[in-house]
Amino acid sequence: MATIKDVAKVAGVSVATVSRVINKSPKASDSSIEAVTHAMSKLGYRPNAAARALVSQNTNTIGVLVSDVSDSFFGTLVKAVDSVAHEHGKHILIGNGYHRAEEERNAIELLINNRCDSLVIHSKGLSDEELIGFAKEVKGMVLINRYIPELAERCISLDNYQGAYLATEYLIQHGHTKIACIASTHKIEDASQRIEGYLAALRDHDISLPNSYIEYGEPNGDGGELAMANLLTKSLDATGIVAYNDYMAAGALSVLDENNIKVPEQVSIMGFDDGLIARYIYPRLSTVRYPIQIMADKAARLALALASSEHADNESAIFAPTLVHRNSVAHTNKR
Amino acid sequence: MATIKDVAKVAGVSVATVSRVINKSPKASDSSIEAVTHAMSKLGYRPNAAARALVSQNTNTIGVLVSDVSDSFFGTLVKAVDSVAHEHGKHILIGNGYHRAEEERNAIELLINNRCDSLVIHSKGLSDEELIGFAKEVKGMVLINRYIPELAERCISLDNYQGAYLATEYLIQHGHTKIACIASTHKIEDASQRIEGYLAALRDHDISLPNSYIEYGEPNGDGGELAMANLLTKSLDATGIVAYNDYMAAGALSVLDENNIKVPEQVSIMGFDDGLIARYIYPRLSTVRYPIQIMADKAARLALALASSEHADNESAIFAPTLVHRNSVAHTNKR
DNA sequence: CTGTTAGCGCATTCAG
DNA sequence: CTGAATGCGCTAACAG
Repeated sequence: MATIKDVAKVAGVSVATVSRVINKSPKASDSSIEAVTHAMSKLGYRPNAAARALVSQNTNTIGVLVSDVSDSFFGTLVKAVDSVAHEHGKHILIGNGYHRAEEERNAIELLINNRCDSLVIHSKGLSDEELIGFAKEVKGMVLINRYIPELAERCISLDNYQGAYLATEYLIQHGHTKIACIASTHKIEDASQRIEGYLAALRDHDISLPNSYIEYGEPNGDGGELAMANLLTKSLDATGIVAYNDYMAAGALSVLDENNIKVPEQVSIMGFDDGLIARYIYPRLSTVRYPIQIMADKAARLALALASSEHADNESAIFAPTLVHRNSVAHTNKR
Repeated sequence: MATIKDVAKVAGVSVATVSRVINKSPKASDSSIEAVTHAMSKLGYRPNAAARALVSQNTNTIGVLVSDVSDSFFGTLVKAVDSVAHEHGKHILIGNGYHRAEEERNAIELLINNRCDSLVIHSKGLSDEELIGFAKEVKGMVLINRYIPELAERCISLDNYQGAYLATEYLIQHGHTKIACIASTHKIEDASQRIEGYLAALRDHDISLPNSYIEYGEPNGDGGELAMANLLTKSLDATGIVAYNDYMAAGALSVLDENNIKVPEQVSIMGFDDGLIARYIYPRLSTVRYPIQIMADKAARLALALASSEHADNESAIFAPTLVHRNSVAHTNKR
């Protein structure tokens, strides 16, 4: 592969001049610009990104860590960061953590080794301490979808508690009192916070329900099916269900369907995330909107600002979820 | 940020020794290993990836170009490539083309500038010529979801014609004769090939239909809605529909629902791709499976083999789509 | 087993 | 406006 030297030779100038025209330096004569341009295309010259990064101490790269790019939630996140990067003439480097601490650590280290200017990190596997360590190392690192008090101004998170509270209250407002909760078995704050929100809404409306109204499963379709089946087995007579996320709601829906239980006529159900599938499920799923795109955009800008040591005052770090009304919730006639 | 020199100084050894322990060279004494390891962690040393790449002329990176990571189809593709990369101790660099030629070109150039060993390219915007040019430049480049005769052994593609043929024939086998086609307006081979497949199946079964049975739209939910509405307007009395992809099918479904037309009782519909939403749509969508994961896996391995100049005989470059039976197709009672 | 040294490809002084 | 020279951080001979 041709190097800058080859180009210089062919163009009959020095490497310095070639470098100048590559970087559009104003001090380059038209004649040399032409000679160099011609030589470059003749040789099929490609500036070596590694060499440039090495000498300029700057990669123009934003690093992003997600759990799994193939999940559309993260796809949306990545795209939002990419947009911001693009806007700033930068590009992104993506790391996948696959929900495993070890992988997350490796991915973050990869991003750091590649000298990303800024980092947008979605980590659920690493401890607060470890993350704080990384944050100390990289000024431009921000956490998304996680809140660590010590890193408060570098966290962009969602009020999960509030989201579950809203969903539950929405059901209550539709006359439901026997409201089950399909929760996630994952040991992350989101899971517990959403349960807290559910319980708080119940409490605030003087509804008291036994623990058996909470059923756990993996946060995906299968987990939702299993949880719903278990709920049915207990014959709790629940008329409303608050699911951990849309996938679990979808799973629950299919079990309900198999059992000839009509939604929303007999049972109402709320999802969480307002992901892609929410609008395709039948009935169209009423859910809680997780504004991941806006959050990712904000995170990327914050990371950039932090990296360039601007004073980035991050005010609204904790985003508020909102209700999305569709067709899976109706007034109950039972009492 | 600490460099290898700093580590050497602190550990009281030479940079060569530090390099040896970093790269786990066998010729390094236990004592120096310990000293260096200690110094590294004390300084929080991070090997500079750019410097390594520069000197070793190797980035251990597979470049991937997709249209849009946030689309789960591409998410699946990327994940498959990432798995292969991981398996080989490599990682991936992702470029987004967003369906625009200019962006695709920039992204590929970025990947080349970053000296990716291998490239898995999904391009619909660039001309054959341009792609051939890039291929000449990069030995380890393979195209996915596209077939260019001159690059035959470096293309991993799907037989779109066959897919549409199967879908159409499937409907015919269910007694349908008035079969409409919801096609894509995008000017890519997939679009025309699928129409060809549809027409061929009709022809082979002695069914002749006017052109008005083909309606075009953007290949997404909205496009599907529009196309379906147009089809209805023409009162063609079609009992079967072959859609360009699952999203268009979903859009069509919602229009059908709005018009109180039951699927599959009154109208049967086939999707294409078997993407995430296919199993969530109501009724669950019968569709054509696009084995993108397997194809991407194959593409990544081929790219790797090509890059290391192994003789990679790529036999089954053109993959065959298969039918996925779900609930959106039924026998027709109309004749 | 270890240290010295020469580049990898490029941007950037500093003289001219 | 241009060229020669220096070094970014690291690996890989090479000589000890």
